[in-house]
Amino acid sequence: MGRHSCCYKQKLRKGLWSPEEDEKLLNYITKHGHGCWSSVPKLTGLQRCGKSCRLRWINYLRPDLKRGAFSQQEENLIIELHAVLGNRWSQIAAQLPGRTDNEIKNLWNSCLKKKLRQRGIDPNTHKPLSEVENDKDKPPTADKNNQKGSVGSNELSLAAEPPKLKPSSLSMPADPYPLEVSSSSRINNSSSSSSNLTSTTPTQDLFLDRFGTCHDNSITNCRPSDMVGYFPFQQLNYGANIGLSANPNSSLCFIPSSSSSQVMSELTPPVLPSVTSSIFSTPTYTVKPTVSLQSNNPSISSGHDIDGVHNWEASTFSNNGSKSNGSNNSIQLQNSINFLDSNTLTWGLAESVKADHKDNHVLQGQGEQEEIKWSEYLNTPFLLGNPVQNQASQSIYNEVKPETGFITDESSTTWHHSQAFQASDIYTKDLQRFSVAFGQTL
DNA sequence: AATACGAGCAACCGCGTACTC
DNA sequence: TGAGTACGCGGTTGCTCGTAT
Repeated sequence: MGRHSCCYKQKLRKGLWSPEEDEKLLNYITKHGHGCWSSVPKLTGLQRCGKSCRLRWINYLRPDLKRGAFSQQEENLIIELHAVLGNRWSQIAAQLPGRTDNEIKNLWNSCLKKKLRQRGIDPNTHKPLSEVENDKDKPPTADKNNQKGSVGSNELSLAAEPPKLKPSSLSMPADPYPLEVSSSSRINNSSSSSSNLTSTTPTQDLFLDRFGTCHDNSITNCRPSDMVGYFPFQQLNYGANIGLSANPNSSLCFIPSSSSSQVMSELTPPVLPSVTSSIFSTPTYTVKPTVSLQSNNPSISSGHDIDGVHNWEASTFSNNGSKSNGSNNSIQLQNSINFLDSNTLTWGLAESVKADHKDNHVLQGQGEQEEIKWSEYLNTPFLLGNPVQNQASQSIYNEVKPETGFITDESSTTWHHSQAFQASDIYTKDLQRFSVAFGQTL
């Protein structure tokens, strides 16, 4: 394990960046992209280490950054995501386009923790403080591996915390499911995508692996936040929306990772920390992926409306900037249900991608798009699916993000009902508990 | 007006891991 | 295969600014 070589270099400036430095860095990256960060200081003439340049760009200079205070919706989302992801700030940030992990981390440490405590909620476990106090009295049974040094308390309990998103490290037996989950070919294979995904014992990881997709090699300068879709966890709503009218729409997410195809996606309502494990332990589902994501940036272009809701399509770019076209270069956002907020979807498109791919607006050929069919999924008892499910979901979603376009057309995901009921039962209990705890919005 | 204190934020540090040779 | 390198992440530090005393 090496240390960033630039850390050892002398005569490097530290501390706050001057406007001149900012300008140099901004100009350079705008023109050339950052390329290798370690060479950026030399090329720009900055007396900074590459690491510092990178940080400055990511946290401050990136043009897609959203400025200003966090909205209530954003705060709620952060809390919800934290309940599921723990202190994985980058993954949380990936769900909030325009926000950086650092920003979110700061917000959490300075504000949100406090707010939660004021409401009697333990910010570490997201359980009522009284419950946490009780737990403290019990002998410790928590997985120590889940605790990361002194800050482990910030991590969720084992049950709450999804395992590290490393397919290779799954404790699962060999994947019995037809869908290829290797990082390089998980989704990009059109043939595999055309077949149903069937799972009998998916872990959360497997859910994540199956439904989210951002491939490491597809975009070179791609931060997680560069290619990500929204992931509204209405089910874990700390506000007034708690209820079993779980929004099936909200359960799928995709959190592409920067380097290892870590993919986050959720296929279900049960994202409540304390129930995720149990719920993910058994359900069977079938998915026919068919989702398109579109936006107004080079890789995610705005698409047509369906039923009055904006449709989105995702594009994929290869390393050299060319648009991925089909089977070999993977599809970034396919297989991801889309609940992208059309207004806030200012993907942190990698600068070079932005610069280099003005011509690339739509991804692969239409025929190669994978599709997720969700209607069956929406109609499962687990999700309280029914003909008005879409309506309900939409309304729930609108409460949170009125401007959001969300579609779940042509779905065909199925859960095995008994398992879904089982999960639903657990889910209901936890929702009751959470409803008490979070009776009002923060 | 001066000082103390706390909150918020930007940046740094150290570690883990992917990548390259 | 192992060492070196680069990147990304999360925790921590320290500075700035606003407010209270």
